[in-house]
Amino acid sequence: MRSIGKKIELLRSIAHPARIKILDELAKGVKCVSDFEEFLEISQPNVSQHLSLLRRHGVIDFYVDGRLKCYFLVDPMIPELLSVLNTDHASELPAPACCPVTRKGKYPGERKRKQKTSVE
Amino acid sequence: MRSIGKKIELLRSIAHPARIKILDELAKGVKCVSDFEEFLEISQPNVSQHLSLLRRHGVIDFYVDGRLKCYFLVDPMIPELLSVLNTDHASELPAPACCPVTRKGKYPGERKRKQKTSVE
DNA sequence: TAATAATATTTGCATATATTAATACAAAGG
DNA sequence: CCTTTGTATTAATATATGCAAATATTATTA
Repeated sequence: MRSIGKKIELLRSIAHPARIKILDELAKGVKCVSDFEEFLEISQPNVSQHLSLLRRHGVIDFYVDGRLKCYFLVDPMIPELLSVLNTDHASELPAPACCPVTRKGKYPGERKRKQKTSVE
Repeated sequence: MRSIGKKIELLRSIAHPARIKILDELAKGVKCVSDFEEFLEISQPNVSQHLSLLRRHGVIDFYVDGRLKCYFLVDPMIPELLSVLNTDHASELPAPACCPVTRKGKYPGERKRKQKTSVE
């Protein structure tokens, strides 16, 4: 399995509005730099910076085609992650039924669930 | 579907070694603060900070049980994301077969794929 | 070979995030 | 009440990230 460090590296690569849009596009197919420049509304150097970050982190790569650099996905986790992120989830997870506190022994006996007191 | 902003918020919440460990644990069941203190090797205040961040971002919540606060997952995307992250993916995605450049018209004619020249 | 097109790199600054230490608070239990 | 236990908040500082502007690089076309 991928190390914690690698997972964090991947997540941080994705966790940016420009980059997640880039990846959503690349999930559909190869694109070159100026393609992104058009539909993201950021400068060319900035597009390049994001692409180069994604490449440094092993998420994407490119091949050269004349003057163009054609970027594509290489990390097989990306399409799956994007697909989860793009899924509609109906509702919150159910709250835990009881109170399975793990610090055994210290606070024994019955513990009924109390009000979910706000702490703001 | 969740907005870009919300996706980024979620990803950034997850993208930290302590927090992803916290979430991996919570995916197994309810835990209180001092449970984390043990198996993460960070101070109690730091654990609290991470938990409170996750709560602010709507990823987890807690109920009070005597002296303890029992934390649990609320965002239904989390278990799925963790499961993808914890999956072994055999290999890289296949490189694109040809060169489907989208900037039509500007560079017409045949474009053969060139060497994937390293740019380090 | 000069000009242009496409992309990349560097630098500096602003903002955001992380870590640590000190302190505060709140609920139980005596 | 007074103490202990469990958790939270604040403040100070360090580190990382993001962006814009200027400049560089590389391949193609004239």
